[in-house]
Amino acid sequence: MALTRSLVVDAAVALLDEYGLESLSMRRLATSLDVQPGALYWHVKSKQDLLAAVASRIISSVPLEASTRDEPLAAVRTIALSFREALLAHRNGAEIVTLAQALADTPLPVRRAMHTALLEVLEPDPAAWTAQAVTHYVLGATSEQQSRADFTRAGVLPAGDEDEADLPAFVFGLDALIAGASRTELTQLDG
Amino acid sequence: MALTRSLVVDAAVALLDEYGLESLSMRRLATSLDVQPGALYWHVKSKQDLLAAVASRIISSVPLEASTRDEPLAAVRTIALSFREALLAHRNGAEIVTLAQALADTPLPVRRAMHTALLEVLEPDPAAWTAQAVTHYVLGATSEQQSRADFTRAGVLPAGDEDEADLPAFVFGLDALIAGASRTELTQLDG
DNA sequence: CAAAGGAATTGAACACCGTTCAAGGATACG
DNA sequence: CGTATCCTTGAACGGTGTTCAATTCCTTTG
Repeated sequence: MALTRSLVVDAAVALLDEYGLESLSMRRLATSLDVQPGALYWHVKSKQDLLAAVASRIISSVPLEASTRDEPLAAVRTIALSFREALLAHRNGAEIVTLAQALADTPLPVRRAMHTALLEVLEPDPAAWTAQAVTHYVLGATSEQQSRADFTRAGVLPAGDEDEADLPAFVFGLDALIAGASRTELTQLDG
Repeated sequence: MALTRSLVVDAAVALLDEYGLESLSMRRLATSLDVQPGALYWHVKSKQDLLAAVASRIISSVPLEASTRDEPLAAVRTIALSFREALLAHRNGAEIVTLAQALADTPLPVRRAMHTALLEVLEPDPAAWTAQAVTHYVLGATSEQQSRADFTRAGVLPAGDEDEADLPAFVFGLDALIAGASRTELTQLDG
């Protein structure tokens, strides 16, 4: 079967979900595709390139346009929740996206979408800062949840509650951030 | 001169500041100490252990008790700002502390201090969640700033403004988070 | 002072890793 | 058939973290 960049990414995601990021090496990936390691480099420039493609795949399921008709703050909230969901759908998802984002020269689509929405209710600087803050918050909170999940898998931590036990804490921080960033508007709504 | 765990950490921090985290290998560290790689393992259990010690050293300068007499929300703000300052004082500081925190089974002292302060003005759950959210926010925002600094150093990004150009954005997000969390009646966004 | 014994270090190896590249095979086109 | 392009192999290069028997160093004793 003809090897393809898309197939390489597929196999990488599969390996990731089964064995985790720390076991995702180019050699193991090659083995899982019944191919020599060098062959991968025809379809992928480097391991960083591969991880960027994996990250892009992971967040590709976040709907960015659907919330356009919503009220901007609600749209940001919806995007952030979908973002988290997409990260949780794959082992070490948050870590990979954080890594890829750090090495990329362009902001995440998720962040740009939130930025755009926020420009309708905030001045340019606060809009940009809020989008940035929410992005950091989602990645940080989800990273910790997943690294704790890794520990649990390894038996270092006792098997805890189900997957969505962290949702209340996440929603609390998210709403605090959004409400705080737009406190002028919300105060108007209150009074 | 007798090698010591503390000396090993000293040398690691020095190597880190000069060449960055990705160049910090056990072999280079050994070379910088005029010692064979194996010798390090007498003083350090593993590289993870070493990085945890480095992380602990990096955040050791954050004053946690000084703000105890302040108003709790102001204390959290002060701690977060000092936390960021400590991370910025060393190259890849935020990345290292993030890594160490993810692998540790105990929360960061910084987070515990904020939690304690918040218990005076918030219910237990919101207090814990806010401390967690602020910690994630500081680490995420500072990580991005430092990874951008790494790019600039490498010439990938144009040499930008000075070190504190990111302070306004950081303070905005921090204050938004604290203000939003401390006004729980404002946090019910959806409706 | 000498011997003993624990503390610390060496030197070599093991099993990996990402990446490169000449050489060869496969495949499609003229 | 020949040729040119795409793709893969096989092998190597220079690294990495880590382990461990053997050896040295240093201190505490007899």
